[in-house]
Amino acid sequence: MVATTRPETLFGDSAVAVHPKDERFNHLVGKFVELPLTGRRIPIIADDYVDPEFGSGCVKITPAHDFNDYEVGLRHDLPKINIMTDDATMNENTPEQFVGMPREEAREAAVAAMEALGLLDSVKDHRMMVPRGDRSSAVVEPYLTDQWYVKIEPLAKPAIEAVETGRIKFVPQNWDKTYFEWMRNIQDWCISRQLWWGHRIPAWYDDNGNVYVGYDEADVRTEYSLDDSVTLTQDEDVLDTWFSSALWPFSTQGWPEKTDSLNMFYPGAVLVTGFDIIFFWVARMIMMGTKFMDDVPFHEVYIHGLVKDENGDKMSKSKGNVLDPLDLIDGIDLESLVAKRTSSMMQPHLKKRVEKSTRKKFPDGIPAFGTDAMRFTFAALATTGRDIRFDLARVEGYRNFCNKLWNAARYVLMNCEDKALAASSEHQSLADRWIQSRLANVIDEVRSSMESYRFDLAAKSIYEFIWHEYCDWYLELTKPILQNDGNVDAQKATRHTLVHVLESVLRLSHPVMPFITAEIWARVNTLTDISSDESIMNASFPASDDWTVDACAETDIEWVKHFVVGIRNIRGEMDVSPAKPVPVLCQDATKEDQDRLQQHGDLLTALARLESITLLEVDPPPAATALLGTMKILVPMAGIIDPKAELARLNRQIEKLRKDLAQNRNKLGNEKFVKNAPPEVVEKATQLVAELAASIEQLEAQIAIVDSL
RNA sequence: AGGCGCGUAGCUCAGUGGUAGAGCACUACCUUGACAUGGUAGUGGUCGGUGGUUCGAUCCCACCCGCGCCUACCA
Repeated sequence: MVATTRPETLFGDSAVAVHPKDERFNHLVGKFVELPLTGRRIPIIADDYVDPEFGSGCVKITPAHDFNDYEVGLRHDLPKINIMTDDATMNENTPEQFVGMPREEAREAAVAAMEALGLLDSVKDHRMMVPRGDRSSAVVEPYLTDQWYVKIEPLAKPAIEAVETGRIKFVPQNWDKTYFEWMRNIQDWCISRQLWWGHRIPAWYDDNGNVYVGYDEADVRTEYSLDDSVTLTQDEDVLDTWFSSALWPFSTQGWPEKTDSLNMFYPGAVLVTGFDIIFFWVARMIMMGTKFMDDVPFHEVYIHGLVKDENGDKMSKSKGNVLDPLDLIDGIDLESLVAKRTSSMMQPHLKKRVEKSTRKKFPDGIPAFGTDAMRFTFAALATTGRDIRFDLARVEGYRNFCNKLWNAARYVLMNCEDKALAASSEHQSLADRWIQSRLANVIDEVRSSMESYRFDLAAKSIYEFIWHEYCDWYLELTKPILQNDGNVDAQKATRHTLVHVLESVLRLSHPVMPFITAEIWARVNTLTDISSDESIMNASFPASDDWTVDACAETDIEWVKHFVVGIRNIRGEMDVSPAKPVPVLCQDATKEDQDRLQQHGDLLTALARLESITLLEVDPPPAATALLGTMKILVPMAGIIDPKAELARLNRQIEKLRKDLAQNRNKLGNEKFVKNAPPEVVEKATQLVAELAASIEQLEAQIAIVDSL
């Protein structure tokens, strides 16, 4: 007894197989059974392929119509009996009454015929996956045909070695596993495709079925001395698209001629592609390259993620969830978007659903974000992950960033065009030295991120520097210098720094945001003394060596920032109007604090909007407090601050500090930690405990004062 | 079935063996002379679960749960 999901294939059966160790049946191996309805005798064979636990433990073998059975057939030298025509109807190898039946009909008829003979045991439901054609959804039947194959092993071996030896590197490196997995289990490559377009396979047949391969028919006739009396027909099939594509790295450069451009552009440096293409194209380019050019086609393969929609689904026309980059750049109204998404669908019945989800997701269509914002978004999203979930909110955020850069440039131009700039770095302010130091840092970051293909990190560094250092702090720090009738030398130096840092950061950002940087650079560049190029495209990428790292300036500015943030914090939380200048008292200032107060008082006054700064030598009045190291920054309450609110704020802060303190004390209390941890880590914890304890003490003292009111 | 990968703030994602980060969203206040596509401040997380290694794990290891992709197959 055998089981089958395709009864009609029994006409093509050429054996019944059992497992070699199956004691129920192994005495029958080598004997024959009669195949019903056909009168043929077929052998009982033993093969490991059979799962003795499944069904009856006996499997009918149909080599011409099943992939596994085909393999079994090869092992046992069984005949391959084709029972179907090209149209999947039964052919003359089936009993007369079945010939010409479509396979579905033949299936029912075969079952009925078996039943009539009393040979049907039972019919059971069985769930299984059935392969279907992509476009027609028709069930695909395995069917023997003659097709062309490429013997792959001799090609695969050197291609595997190219990656093993590091002549080709994947980035991220992990993808080499995917490559190896596929290449080491590779099977001969069927290159025949039954399509009406493509490169026809260059094989010709004569009337006797002899095959001739050549460049074209004339070549074949010459090569094989066939005169016009021999009719030649070219193979109907075309080459697999990846076969032609695999030749791309050199065929595009004039190969097989040894052209200059082939010499120059082969091998290439890097191939950029998606991981879904590793098998299709990357592997095949490597195989073809090592075969025909005797060298790898490229040295690095940068694999990026695939853009998915907001639900994490792959974008596809048939699903109607595609976003056209042009629509992000130029914007599109809802009706046009709906029309666009539903027009070229392969499955029209999904139209309504696509329309509905589009109207829901984009009720106002898509606003115009511009090319730079879109490019910046893709750079920022190019992480090492394999999915890129596209999120319009990100594009909007980076559109705003473009706007920020534009406005910063306006400020610089407004302050520097038609005004005197210093020619050198003399008279530079603390802020000037600081921003240049930070610029050196961001240039290093961006360069190393780019070199390792971490475009997300590069974008992040650029964003962080431009917005949160250059705009938030540096531009603000230049205002007190530029806007007061101050030192003319200092103003000239500041303008010099404003312009040159901007010019440099434009070049740094240009690969990601080409248009806005080019536009601004065209004007900013005329103010510099560095470059005379007409286009930013020809300017060199910034080098950090061109800028001075100034650790002192960095710590001084950190101090200034903490001071200012401390005051803003009090303002924000105590509801003090930003417009109201506040007096500030400084208690327990160290010598260094005092020096800095002296030197940078103007900056503090401007940025924190202070009425006055007073060094306190007597007991402080009730005040709101911020800590800067050991120094207390006090804003007297008198009329502007609510004691209750300040108490709540102090308690919140102190609670946080206490938690940290407990954690670190705990650590230091652990002998093993002190013994095993690196000394610098222990040292850091010790220092932290001291600082936290001191801060808590100071805040407690403040609480006591405020509480006593 | 095999291979690869993912799970971190409401959302989209960085990140590190040593006190958890960004953008967006959210809350409060602010049209101050580059910018309201903005500014200032703030809220928000037992880093999927359980064990193990370690002085210490979000990170390393094992197992589990959930999700995804690729390849092969399913008498």
